[in-house]
Amino acid sequence: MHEFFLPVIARAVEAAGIVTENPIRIEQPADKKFGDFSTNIAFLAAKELRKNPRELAQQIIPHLSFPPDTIAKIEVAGAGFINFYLTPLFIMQSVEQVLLYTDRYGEGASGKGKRAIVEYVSANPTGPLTIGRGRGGVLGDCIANLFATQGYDITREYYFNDAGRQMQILGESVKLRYRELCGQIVEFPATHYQGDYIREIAEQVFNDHGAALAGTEEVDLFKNTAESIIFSAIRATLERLGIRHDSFFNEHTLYTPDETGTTANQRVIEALGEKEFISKYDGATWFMTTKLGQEKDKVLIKSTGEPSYRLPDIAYHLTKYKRGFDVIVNVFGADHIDEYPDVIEALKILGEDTSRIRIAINQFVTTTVDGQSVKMSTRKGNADLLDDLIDDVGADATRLFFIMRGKDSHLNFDVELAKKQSRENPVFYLHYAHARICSLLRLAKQEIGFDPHSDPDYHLLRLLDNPAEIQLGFALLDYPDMIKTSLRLLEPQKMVEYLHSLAELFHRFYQECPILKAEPEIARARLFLSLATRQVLRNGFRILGVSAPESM
RNA sequence: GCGCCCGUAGCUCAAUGGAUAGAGCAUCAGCCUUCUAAGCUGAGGGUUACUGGUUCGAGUCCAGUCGGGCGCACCA
Repeated sequence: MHEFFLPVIARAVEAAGIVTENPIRIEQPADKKFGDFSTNIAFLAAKELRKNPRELAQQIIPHLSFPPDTIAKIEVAGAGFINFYLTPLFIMQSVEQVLLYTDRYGEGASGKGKRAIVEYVSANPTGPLTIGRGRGGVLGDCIANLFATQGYDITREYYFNDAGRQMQILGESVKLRYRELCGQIVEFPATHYQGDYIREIAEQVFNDHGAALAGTEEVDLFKNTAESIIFSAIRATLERLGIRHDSFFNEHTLYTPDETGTTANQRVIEALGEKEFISKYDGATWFMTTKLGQEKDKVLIKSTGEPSYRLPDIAYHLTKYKRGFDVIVNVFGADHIDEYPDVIEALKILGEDTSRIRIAINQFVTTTVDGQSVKMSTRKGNADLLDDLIDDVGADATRLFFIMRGKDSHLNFDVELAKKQSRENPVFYLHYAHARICSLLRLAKQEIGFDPHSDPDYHLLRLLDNPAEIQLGFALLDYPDMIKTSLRLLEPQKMVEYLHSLAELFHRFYQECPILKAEPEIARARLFLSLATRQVLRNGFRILGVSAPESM
């Protein structure tokens, strides 16, 4: 709809002789009495030109030229808003688009020919996924889905490191538990991984090798076994939520020399060195962030000779440019908040276009059980596992609860609520609307032989003019703009809210307008409206990754 | 101490700088001889943490204060 209004308004502003730098924006007034759409361009131009906004609005209006039968009324309201009222005919006529485009309704072409990479989850294989990771995983997955709707060629990437110190400690942890199984008495340090899964992996090694490795100092076998078991567990958990990555990027490749004998990490040091942002002191190699106004330089290569995490991070992001991505999205939790500014700075220095990078940071998750807040903790054995949560509330509720709050809000995951098979649970409210429509359409086929495909006389929609019908139809037209808004803000929550309000409008329509009992043409028209609603619900559910049950 | 996020109805949360700050849950009052009542209609409930500032207009932007969360390693 924005695309419908913007050019007309732009032409009218120009025709009225108003020259303004301000972008024209369309908004939907909260209150329908101010119209279906409205623009504040007169305010913006008035400020710039030092004129009266109401007068400017009056000058613009005569030049607004819309196709016939689309706009019922245009008026100046308040101090200078221009409000537009659509005709019911235009709204219901537009709903036909939903039925024509079906699964592709809402898609756009702004990403056509562009490649986007969304990096999310990216947990190192040191343990099972926690609930906190789940939020980022679902957020990233939905964001990737949103990009895909606009025609982007999308790559979902998982970045991991199986060579660092944490992995070494993981191997050690398994080795110690293995030795316990061999009957040795071992001291298990607090710095090691405490979780029960370590014991399970040790048992696996013990089953395979017996006590033959009891004396070895080697940790690789323990580490590799652990990595393989943990990674497949992580992937299985993600799979349960419908999260599948296209690409797993191993940080280790950045440490591997290419044909010229240099590593990606080394090339970063060289390139930053050429820009005079590298300094060596205290036995380490530093990124001179003090030259950028920061308090301290940042270590890129430790005095041990190992790179710190920042160096491969920079090298990794350079690969995203080298691989030709037009849009680079990183999704991570609030604990990584300090990580990206240095990477961005380095990329800037190296001449990359950092405006291509979008960062989505999600705040932490607490779970509430019996009204008691339980704080998540990591690296201890007591971290809440994502798998347990999915067991408890199911994949749909897990996904929806993770994204039904803004990503900047601390999420309070009410486990009891998510489990409830009742009205308080928003998952059920959405599902119910869909199932109700399915049930209605089944009955329509049975009772009056309704088959939308054999006789697609969608134009019957134009017979509808009840306020409940018009409001529902209007909401359906809003869907494409809603996708764009969610994408622009990297915020799937907008979509959840939209679908909730759509479900609400449908229920009201269903309550107020008899469908099968109406006269035949009206009945068909209302069934088409229901069909269109189901289509938009489905399309939205697909973006959010929740199921669309046919019955409940 | 420094950086980022948050503070809105009893609870959980919305509100691209716009018009009378909205939903859900909870509470109260109605609606099933009629297509799924897992639904709908209505009511009550607010000094948007606080103090200033910016402007036609501030929950939103800026400064400061208070409160909560997360970071601030030659860990990732």
